[in-house]
Formats: sequence, structure tokens, C-alpha cells
Amino acid sequence: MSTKKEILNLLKHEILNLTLKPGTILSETVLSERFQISRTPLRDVLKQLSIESYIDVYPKKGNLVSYIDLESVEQIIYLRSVLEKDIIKGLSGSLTLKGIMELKKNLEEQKNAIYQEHALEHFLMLDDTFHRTLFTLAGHEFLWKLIKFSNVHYERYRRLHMLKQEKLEKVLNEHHMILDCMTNHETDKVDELVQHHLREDINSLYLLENFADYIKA
Amino acid sequence: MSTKKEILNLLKHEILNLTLKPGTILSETVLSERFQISRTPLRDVLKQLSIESYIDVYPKKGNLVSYIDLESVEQIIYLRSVLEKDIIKGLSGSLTLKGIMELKKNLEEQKNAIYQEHALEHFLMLDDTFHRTLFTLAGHEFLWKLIKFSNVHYERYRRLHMLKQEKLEKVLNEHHMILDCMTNHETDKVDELVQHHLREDINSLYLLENFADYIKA
DNA sequence: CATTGGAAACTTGTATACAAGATGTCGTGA
DNA sequence: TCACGACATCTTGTATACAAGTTTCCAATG
Repeated sequence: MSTKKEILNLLKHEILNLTLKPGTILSETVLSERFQISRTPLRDVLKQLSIESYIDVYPKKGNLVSYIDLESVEQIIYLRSVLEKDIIKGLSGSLTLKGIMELKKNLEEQKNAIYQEHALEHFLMLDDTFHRTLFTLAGHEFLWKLIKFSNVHYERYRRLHMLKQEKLEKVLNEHHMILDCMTNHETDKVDELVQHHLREDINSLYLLENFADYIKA
Repeated sequence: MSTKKEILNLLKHEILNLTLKPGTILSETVLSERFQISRTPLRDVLKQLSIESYIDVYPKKGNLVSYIDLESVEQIIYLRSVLEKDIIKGLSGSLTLKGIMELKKNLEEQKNAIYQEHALEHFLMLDDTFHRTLFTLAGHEFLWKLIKFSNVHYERYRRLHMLKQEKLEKVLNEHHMILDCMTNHETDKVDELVQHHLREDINSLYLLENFADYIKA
């Protein structure tokens, strides 16, 4: 027996880390037996997953884990680029010592994470924290949550993209450069740096070739 | 008998135009009788309204139309400022004749709307179309929808703020200036113009003094 | 053998009875 | 008069039976 909140978080997590692959069927009856709960509260969970694009609901047919929508990925990258450029420039003048320490500690943890077990899982979480901290320090946690809310496609895209370890090192290095920019007030470098950091090599064909069956047609 | 979609749109509309005032109770049984539908599909509608912050659900107590959250208003204004500055600058170089015509036609309609019946209602709709068109022309309709999705508080705030007719004239004038900036490639003026256009005089006390009972504590 | 009909077994959608908590009322007692 | 407590009546939350559409599979028929 699980609560609705637990079920929601569990399913979200399993979809985001691709344990539940795009196209997987999420039947109400199967889920209600798995979680020992009736269909009514379960439908609440599925409704929420549907609104956040984790699943697609086909009436009288079934619920499928959504395929990765590259249009959504592109748009979220653009949104984050524009926002984080502005936020980082804004922070350059006003970053507190406490804020700097928080970011440095996070980058230290990222460095340690890269060469340990579950590197990808752990690193992605810390990367998330790094960027969220930027939003929070700038007083825009609200917008971070809004981005998170429509993040299913980007998050899964990103995970597939970062499968190679050398990518993690590059990303960590860019985090250091971003922090340096802020502490040294080098606002002129920010635009190009953030643009490249978020966009990565989105145009590479690696993902399309190896995970075509995860991608929305 | 109404469909879920109709009910959802109707309730959204009534909340946005303040026919349903903040704090109004939306009881499931009352609504199910009004729309001649059972509680189950109605709860689907309320769930969606809840996720989009149109209502607040207090378990076993009731559902209230949400109060206007000024923090959300501030954040949406910031988000739109940053995005529209970038979008407008980007369009300055690449606006098509068709795009220019579409925007001009819209502004013509805005001018006519100001002095007719239901000026506010009509003008707000056209204003919405103007800004949506900017997003669409720039290839970012996705982000317009994302903003719309978390727009309840901003939309109601705005309506209260624009109750005076002279405001409409000022806004229309600024729309013309924005269009001129784009056609004349005067990108240096964009930042200040957009900033002022979206922010308006949000700091005025008019709203707080006259509609305090609509505002979230 | 291929094709078509149709029933059976699925799917989600809806109505409804009941559970359980919150609230307000009214009466009793001090 | 005031305080308190039981109860009646609200509210939303949950379980479940049934409705209605979709798919699958198998057998009958050409």
C-alpha cells in the first residue's frame, strides 16, 4: 500500500531515468494491483503525469510512457539559455560569500562524483543542484520550478547525451568557468559560455542513431 | 449536460475575468448538479484547475478559487521581459512582410476596440494575440503556451490594473513603438521599452488599496 | 488457404455508494 | 450566561460496479 504522492514520485523517477522506456504501457489495473490501491486515486496520479507530459493517454486504449519530444528539448534549452544568461550576469555583481561557498562546495562534490559508482546518476543530480542554486540566489526559484514542470523531455534527452564519462568532465569544467565569470565580473563572456553549456552538441547524431526508438516521430 | 472540456474552459474563463472571485467556494456536488454530470469527471476538471493554480484544494474542507499571488505575478513579468526582449531583437532582422501585416492588422483592431463596448475584454484579447504572434513568428509558440499555463495570477492582476481606459491607450502606443523598433532595426531601444511595457506601474498601490481582498496574504 | 464475422477479453470513462475528516449547531450542564 | 460535548451535516477521498469503445483471436464460410 502506497500513498498517491509516493506513487507519483516513483513513476516520475522511473520514467526520467528510463527504467520505464518510452512506449511502455501503464495500465490502470496493473498499477492498482502493484501499489495495492484502487483505480480512483491511481487515476489522479495518471492525470498529473499526463498534464506534465510523462505519459500520453489514449482514451479506451491505454496509457503510454511518452516518447522524447525534441521540439520540447529545443525550446527548454532556449528558455534556459535566455534566463540563465540574464541571471548569471545579474549575479556577477551581487554574489554573496555564502553563495560562492555553496557553489564551490557543489563543484567539489561534482568532481568526486565523476569517478565513483553511479557517476551519471550522482553527477546529474549535482548538476541540477548547481543550476537550481543559481536560480535561487537570483530570487527566481519560482521559475526553476516552472522549468522543472515541463522538463520530462529535456531531462531524458540529457541523460542519454551524457552517457560518456568525458562529457561529465567537460560539463564540470564549464561550471567552473561560469563561477569564475561571476566572481571576476567578466560578464562579456557569459553569453557564449552559457549558450554552449546548455546546448552542448545537441546537433550530433549520436542520440538519433542509437536511441531512435525513444524519440517522438 | 456539458463535456469536461467545456466545463474546464468555462470555469477557467469565469475565474480569469473575476466573475468567480478569489475565495469563492467550488463545491463538487454543486458543480455536478449545475453541469448535470457526476462527481468523477468533475473531479478531473478540478484536478486540472488545481494543478494550474486556478483553485486551492483543502482536503475534506473544500475548493476555493485561488487568491492572486503577487510573487507569481512578479516572476511571470520577469520571465516575459527576458524572453520578449530576446525575441523582439531576434525578429528585428528577420521579420517577414506577412508578419508585419499581421501585427499591423492586430494593432488596427486594438485601436478600434478601445472606444467600443466591452473595451477591456476585447482589448485584452487582442493584446494577448499581439504578444502571442511575436512568440509564434520567432518559432516559440511552445514557450507562449508554457507561460499561459502558469498565467492565472498575472492575468487577473493585469485585468484589475487596466480598468482605466487611458491605460489601454498607453499600452497600444507602446505596441506601436515595439513594432517600429523591429521594422527600423532599432534594437538598442528594445530593452527599456519591453521592460516598461510589461512591468507597467506594478509598484503603484492602486491595486493593493482597492482589491486587497483578492490578494494572497 | 484467405477472409470475414463475431464474440470475448481487454482498455479507460462514468456513476454511485460509502468512508472519513471538518464544521457548525443545538442542547445540556455548571 | 458561558462552556463544553454529542450529533447532524457538510466537505472531499476511495472503492467498486458498470458503460462503452478497442483490440485480439478464432472459427465459420467462401
